[in-house]
Amino acid sequence: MTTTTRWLNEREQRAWRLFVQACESVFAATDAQLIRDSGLPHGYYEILVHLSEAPGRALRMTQLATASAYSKSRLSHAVARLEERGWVERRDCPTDRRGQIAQLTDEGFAALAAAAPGHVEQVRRSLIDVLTPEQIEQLHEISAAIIAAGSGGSRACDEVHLD
Amino acid sequence: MTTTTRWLNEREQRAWRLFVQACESVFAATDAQLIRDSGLPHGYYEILVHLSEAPGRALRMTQLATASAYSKSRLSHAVARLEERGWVERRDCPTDRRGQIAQLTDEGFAALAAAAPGHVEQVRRSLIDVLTPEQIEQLHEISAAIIAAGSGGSRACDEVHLD
DNA sequence: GACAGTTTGTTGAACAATCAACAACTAGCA
DNA sequence: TGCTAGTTGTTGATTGTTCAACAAACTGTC
Repeated sequence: MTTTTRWLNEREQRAWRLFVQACESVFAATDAQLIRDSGLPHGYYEILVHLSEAPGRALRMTQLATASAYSKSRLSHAVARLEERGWVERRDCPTDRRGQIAQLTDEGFAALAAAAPGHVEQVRRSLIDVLTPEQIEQLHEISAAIIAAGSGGSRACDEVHLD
Repeated sequence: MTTTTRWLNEREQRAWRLFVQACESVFAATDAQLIRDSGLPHGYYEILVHLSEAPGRALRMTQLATASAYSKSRLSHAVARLEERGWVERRDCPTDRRGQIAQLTDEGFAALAAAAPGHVEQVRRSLIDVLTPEQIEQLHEISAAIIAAGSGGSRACDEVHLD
């Protein structure tokens, strides 16, 4: 069981810590702005965004869950909340009797439209306007590399034997 | 009141969405690894890390809250959970009768020591080993710029070790 | 000492996320 | 038809976070 852990060197550790801190900073700011200005938690905002971009402003639950990176359960609870507020409505799916279709209401669209400008401004303040165009390009490629690694290598843990 | 919103152009929007997705990917993977391997939510891991590095493996609640970027309430609930698991103990502060001191137990230290190598490995898989040394340097500077921009209106920074 | 103001930490309620279990339905196949 | 397997979406329980309210203790001033 004498496993040699490849600890992070100083440069790596600093990058990791700063990255974590930067993410916290950005998301704390954007979440706070959304809640403050429109009572929308960030995840709910994304749900409304995806609905607003769908044809007919409606999506089946599973599609919406995939688009928003939500579990079915989480989405079900979330849509229940949004329905209580009158921003989303559930309908039966005509082609599959198991299916439910989430439809953005006019009120929901209005809430989204009201929230969007402030959200974009906050994203600018927290991230975009803080970086040079070159850095934005770098961040784009770094993010793509991270995502590519995450989608393929998530099960690698099981194959790692430490000895 | 009708100021024209500076919407994101296509390049900026792609960078923002990819960044969000990359962060979700990294933190979902590291959180999942911690919970799977040691039952530790990420925030709790950080609490134990800070305690482990404090003199006597003990800190007053307020200091611990500051170090972990936790609110007092959140920390109070969290320490209550950790106490139930036997990883932390509360003591009265000898110099201030309002005070409570959170002390890491031997079991808590053992749990932390068991969790650390897997955590580091996951950070490598999700982030460090995915990027070139040059990209790590870029990410470092990007993160620093983000933090510098955000620190104007946000809270004090924390120190993270044992990553 | 008395007293106003602040700090410390806890509590309970409300909200959010996760997980396992479940019913309802569809699809494939004999 | 009848059977098995997989999909869809919901529910309830558990855990974690936030918020407002609170009691206890400290500080500084008179």
